Amino acid sequence: MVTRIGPSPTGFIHLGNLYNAIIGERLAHQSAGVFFLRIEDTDAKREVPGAVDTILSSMQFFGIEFDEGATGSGDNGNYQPYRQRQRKNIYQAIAKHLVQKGLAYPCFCSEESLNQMRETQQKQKLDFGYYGKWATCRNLSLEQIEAYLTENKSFVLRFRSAGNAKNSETVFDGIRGNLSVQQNYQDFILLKSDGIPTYHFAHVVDDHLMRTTHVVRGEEWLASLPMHIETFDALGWERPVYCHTAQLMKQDGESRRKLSKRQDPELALDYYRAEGYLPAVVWEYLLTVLNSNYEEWHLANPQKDLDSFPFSLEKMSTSGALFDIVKLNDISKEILIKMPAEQIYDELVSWAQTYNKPFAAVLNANPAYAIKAISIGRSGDRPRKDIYCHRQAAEFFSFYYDELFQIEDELPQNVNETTEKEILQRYLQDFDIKDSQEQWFAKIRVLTEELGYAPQPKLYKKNPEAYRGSIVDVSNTIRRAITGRLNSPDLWEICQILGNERVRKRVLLKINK
RNA sequence: GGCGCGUUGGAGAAGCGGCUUAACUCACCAGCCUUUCACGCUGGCAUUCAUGGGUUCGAAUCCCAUACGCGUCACCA
Repeated sequence: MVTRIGPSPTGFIHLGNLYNAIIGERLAHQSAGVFFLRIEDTDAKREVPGAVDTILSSMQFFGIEFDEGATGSGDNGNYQPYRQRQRKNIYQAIAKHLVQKGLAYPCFCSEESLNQMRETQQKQKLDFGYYGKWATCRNLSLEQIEAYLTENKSFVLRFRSAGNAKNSETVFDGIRGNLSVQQNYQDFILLKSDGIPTYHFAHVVDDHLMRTTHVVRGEEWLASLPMHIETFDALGWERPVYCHTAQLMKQDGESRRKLSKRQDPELALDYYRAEGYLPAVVWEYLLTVLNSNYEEWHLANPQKDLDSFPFSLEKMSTSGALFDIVKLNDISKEILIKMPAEQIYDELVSWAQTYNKPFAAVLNANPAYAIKAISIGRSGDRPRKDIYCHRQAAEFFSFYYDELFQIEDELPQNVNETTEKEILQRYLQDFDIKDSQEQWFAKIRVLTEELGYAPQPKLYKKNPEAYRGSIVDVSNTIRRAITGRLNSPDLWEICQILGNERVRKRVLLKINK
């Protein structure tokens, strides 16, 4: 199979781009085919400088590898160039051929007259567009055309459609199966007045010339499919297999809608880089959405690489999936927990260097300390799955550093500020950094009972009247004083890492507050 | 408004006419484990597949209609 992606260099590259890229990449490379990158820059107005680099670096970041196409240093492959504006002559040559065959004609209609036409059509509840009697330039005589041309009037080149709205045909879609498609009857634009093709024409020409076998694109293109197939047929070219993917959606109150650039930061691929998600996480999440049997396969083959999963078009859903960041986070936790602490440290540092400088500084100041801190609770059969992205990890590990430490959570249920002081005073009094974990905890248990708290949560649950609270409240009060939170890895280990002085300082701080 | 696509639990979904008392994963809830929070384990979570008809001995699965959602109708892609 030969597949491709054709992003526009608008500076914004999103999840949908990656989504389709993964499909194309899998399809091509699973079949020992070719996957290439074409830059669809036919709309110069929307082009943003440096956007091609953004596309390249995003795709590279997510491990999408192209066999041919645009690269940072020119184009690479058999069907160059891969940037549409540079292919102007090719489109024009094909267009000329269509004109000669009577399948295309120049149209001199002005923007105003087209707008007027649309208004009338709307009023009369007719189909919009340039067709039938509305296609006023369709039957211009050669003399008229010549006259306009000598006047230097600007024009576009339109396709002369032979289709009829009443006819429809069945087209096979790689994802959706047989589709019933209404025939195209619109004389749509092939070449814009600047001589650059529209998407519709560029797609047909390029994908034919570049030997694309499978066109993977979003379902928003379904509506223009009739134009594309009519163009392929008119040119006598073989149609590719179209694969129209479903859109990623987002729950918005009662209804769901397409992910939107303005409202949903998670649409942008940059978001995942900035948040510090590993590329493999996004890949894997997208794969679960694309082929939901991936999860089962992964469970059955935990040691196998993503690439050996047999991806299939037939397994793809035709309805738009809701984007689920919670699920993505879960996948991320699973991946991160399998990673050695040293590697997490490296990833964290390289992320923090651009996205969280203060954290990078603190990390770099003492790598051994950071790795020890990261390591707590990660070993053994039942490791903690605390972190899912670098941004969150930076927050999670912040209490190990005095310059970042702060109290975040409220006091536990059965503790007020007075009892907090009581607990902490007793804790500090008994605290000895040299205590073993057992000794350390035995002291907490004694303290708990002396202050009228239940030494076991069960006891308190059974008889809440008899106690002020349970050991849960006591240990969480201590935990909060030292880590700022009610949820942390093992407290004793944390104390060992922080050291006697800092533990005492933090506890004292709460006592004297 | 025309045309097209879609509709299985809170989410992703499996299912493709009898093996389904609708799989699996996430979420949620409960219990257990645990000094705590987590992690882990066990169990619960759709008598029902948008609704209404029909075909059939038998339907989530096939057909028709309705409803709802989404997309599209640019010299944007």
